[in-house]
Amino acid sequence: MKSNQLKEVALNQFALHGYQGASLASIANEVGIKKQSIYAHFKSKEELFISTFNDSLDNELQFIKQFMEENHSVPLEEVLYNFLNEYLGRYQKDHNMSFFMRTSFFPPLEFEEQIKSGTNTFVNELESLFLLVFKIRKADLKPSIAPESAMMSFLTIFDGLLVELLYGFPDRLQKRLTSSWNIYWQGITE
Amino acid sequence: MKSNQLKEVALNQFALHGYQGASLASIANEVGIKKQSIYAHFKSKEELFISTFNDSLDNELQFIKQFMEENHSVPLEEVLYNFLNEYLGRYQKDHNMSFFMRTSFFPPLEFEEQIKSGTNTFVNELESLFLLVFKIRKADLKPSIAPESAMMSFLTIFDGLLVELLYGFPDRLQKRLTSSWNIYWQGITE
DNA sequence: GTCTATAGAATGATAGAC
DNA sequence: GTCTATCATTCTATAGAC
Repeated sequence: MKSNQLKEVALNQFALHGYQGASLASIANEVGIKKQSIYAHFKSKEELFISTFNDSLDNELQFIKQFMEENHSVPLEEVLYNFLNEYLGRYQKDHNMSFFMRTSFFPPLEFEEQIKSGTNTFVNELESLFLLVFKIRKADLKPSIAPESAMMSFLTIFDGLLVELLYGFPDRLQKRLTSSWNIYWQGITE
Repeated sequence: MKSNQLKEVALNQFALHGYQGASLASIANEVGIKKQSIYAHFKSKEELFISTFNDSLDNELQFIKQFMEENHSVPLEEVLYNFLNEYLGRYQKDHNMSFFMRTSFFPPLEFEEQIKSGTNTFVNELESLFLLVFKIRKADLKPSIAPESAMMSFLTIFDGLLVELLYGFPDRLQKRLTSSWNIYWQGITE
């Protein structure tokens, strides 16, 4: 379907140039059609953008849910460390994370409410999934560490590594991952 | 000076709408002049943007350097916790952080090299200042925690809190700050 | 240093033929 | 569903009067 192809190309260009920076002409060009033909699939640039964002959100949600299913019975240390590694590893493969972060961090003001709502869906899902992870494995935590606290702290580190990912220095990212993980794990267990 | 006023307004609009999303007409309008008059101060939109970014970088550097001077002889726990609180508190006061983050995280591709270089100056300065903080107070750390590791982990949490700041939910930010700090401190000391 | 006038290109979008 | 033709608007930028 061509509308999927359009959304795929739009995702890339919005990720690279932002909403205002990406033009319909350029998107159409990459797909191999004229910009006017886009209107046979989407009634406006806004609709294309929102539709792309919704797909992107689904994509992110689908990843974390599938990850949780696959790591259902894995020890705490592995679940957490695998998550960081696998999530960060996705960044290179396609532009979905990049687009989602850009849009969530700095939404075009016209769509602020809609985007914030989508971002919240994602963050809430992340929080409740990891809260469950920590609750189930509560025995591994120090008695003084509440599951909610362990979850919040973990997701803060996760976000911090995303920022480092954007800066684009793999060596520094690796150091931050190793150090953060090491200290975090000592903080919640030993 | 009008050019400073222009940069101030440009900073705000670039922070809110991004480089492509902010127009010279809108900036000039907020200053109270015609868009053509901007060219008496800056030879292009690019120059206005770069000049604004350089000011913004100076501003961020100046803050961290001044903070370090003021917290020169403060105990480790206070230096770190104060830094998080004071830095995060700046976000509401003006748009400098917002502009700097937006530009550093997602630079317009035309200026990618220049922006990355500026961002690196900032990150390197942050890293070396905090490395010193930890080295001087090495006695407070567990023997197994290297100062560099403590610094990297701390800055990851810092970045993670910046992301939460962008999402704009103060309650959640507070929970993340408290949990992260608590676990981090246990990880490096107890 | 600010203005008017204007250029030239690009933008998102519509109408209608095929 | 894609095309050509076209529109109205906006954009950055320049020239020249005051």
